[in-house]
Amino acid sequence: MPDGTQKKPSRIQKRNRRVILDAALEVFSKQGYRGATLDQIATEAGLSKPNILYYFQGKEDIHLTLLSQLMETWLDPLVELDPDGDPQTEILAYVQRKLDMARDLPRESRLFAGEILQGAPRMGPHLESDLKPLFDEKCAVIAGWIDAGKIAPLDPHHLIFSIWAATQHYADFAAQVSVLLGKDADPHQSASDHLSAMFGKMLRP
Amino acid sequence: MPDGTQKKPSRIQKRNRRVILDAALEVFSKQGYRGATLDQIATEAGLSKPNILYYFQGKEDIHLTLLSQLMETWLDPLVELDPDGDPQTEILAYVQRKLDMARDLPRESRLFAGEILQGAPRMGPHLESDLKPLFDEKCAVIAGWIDAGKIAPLDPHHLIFSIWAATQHYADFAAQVSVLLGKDADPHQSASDHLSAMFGKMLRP
DNA sequence: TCGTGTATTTACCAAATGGTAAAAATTTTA
DNA sequence: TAAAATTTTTACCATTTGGTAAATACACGA
Repeated sequence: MPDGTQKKPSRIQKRNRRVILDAALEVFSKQGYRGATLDQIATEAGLSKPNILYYFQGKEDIHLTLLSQLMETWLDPLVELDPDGDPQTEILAYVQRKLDMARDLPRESRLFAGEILQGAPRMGPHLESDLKPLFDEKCAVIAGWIDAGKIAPLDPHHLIFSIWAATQHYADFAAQVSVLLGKDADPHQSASDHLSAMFGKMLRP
Repeated sequence: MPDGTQKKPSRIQKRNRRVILDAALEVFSKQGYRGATLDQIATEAGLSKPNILYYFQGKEDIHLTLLSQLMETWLDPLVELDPDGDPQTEILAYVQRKLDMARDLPRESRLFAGEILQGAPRMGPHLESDLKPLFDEKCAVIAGWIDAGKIAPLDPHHLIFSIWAATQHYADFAAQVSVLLGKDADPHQSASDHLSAMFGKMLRP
C-alpha cells in the first residue's frame, strides 16, 4: 500500500496517480462531488475501482488532492501581478491570463466553481490560508496605484471580483454561452477584445 | 393521486406543493442535484418521503418544476429593459436589478448556476426556447443604441455576459466573497457602488 | 530464474437512496 | 353522519455506491 509517509513512489505509482487525478478532474468537474462516482472515475482512468482505492484513501482523498493541486495553478496569474509594472498594463495582462485559463483549463475552473458554489465545504481552509493573504496583498498594491493617481479610483476588492467573474464566466457558464452565441462559435477572441476595451476604459484615471 | 391533467388542486395540494418546492430549492441550491436527497427535502419540508412522492412524480420532477418556475423570475429583469428609455439609465438599472436579485434570491441564483455548470442537462431546451430569443432581442436593442451613438461601442453579447457574471458572482461565489471581505461584511452597497461606477464609465460614448 | 515486494483483480458487503404498495387516517361531499 | 375521495403513514424493495479482504498476477533486483 503506497503510504503517504513512505519513500519514493515508483514509476507506476506516479503514472497511475496522475491518470487517476486526470480522470477524476474530468468526472468531478462535469458531475460535481456527489454526482461523480468511483466507477465513473475508474472507467475514465481505465482502471478498476479497487485499484483506484489502492492509490487513494477514498473518494474524498482524490477530491481533496485535486483541490490542493488546483489552488496553486489558480493563484498563479494573480501572483504574477507586478507591483512595479505599469498599472494599466499589469491589470489588463492579468485579465488576459485569467481569460486564457478559462479557455485552457475549463475543467479546473468548473471544479473550483462547483466547490465554492456549495459553500466551499472542503476548501474553506485553503481559501483562508492561501487565497486571502494573496488577495489582501494585491488589493493593497492596487490601492497604492489608485492613491498615486495611476488608475481610476475603484474599490480594489470589487475590481478583482469583477475580473474573476467576467473571465471565469466563459468556462463556468460555457453551456449557456454556447447556446446564446451558437454552438460552434469560439468566443475567446471576441471576449478578449471586449474585456480589454471594458477594463481598459474603466481603469483610465 | 394529483394528476397534472386533472381539475383544480385543493388547498392542501397547493400549500404542500409550495412547501415542497421551497424545501427543494433550499436543498438543491446547497447540494446540487445529485447531492440532494429526497430524505433531506422531506425533512426540510416537514413531510415524509412517500408523502412528497404523492405530490411529485420523483426527484427529477421536483427539480424540473423548480427550474421551469425559476426561468420566469430569472428573465424578468432583462424583459424590463426598455428600448425607449435612456440607454445609460436602462442598462444601469438592469445591473441594479440583477444585483438585487443576487442578494434577495441567492438560492435561485445558485440553483441556476449549478445547472449551467454541469452543462444544463435538464435546462438546455429552456435556454433555447426562452432565454435565447429574449437575449437576441435585447442584444439588438443595445446594438441600436450603439449605432445611434448613445453608448460606447461594446459587443452587446459580451456586455450582457459581463453584467450577468459581475452581479451573480455575489450570490454564486458568496462563500469566497465572505472569506475575502470578512464573514460579517455585507458587500451589497459597496458592490452596487462599484458596478455603477464601472458600467457607468464603460458605457459613456 | 527465483523470490520478494508491488500491483491488480475477484468477490463481496453495508449503508444510502429513489421509489412503491397498501393500509390507515383524514377531509370532503352527498 | 355515512360514504367517497383525498392525504399520510408504515413497511418494504431494488439499485447504486463507497469501500474491503483476500487471492492472483506482475515487475524487478539478486
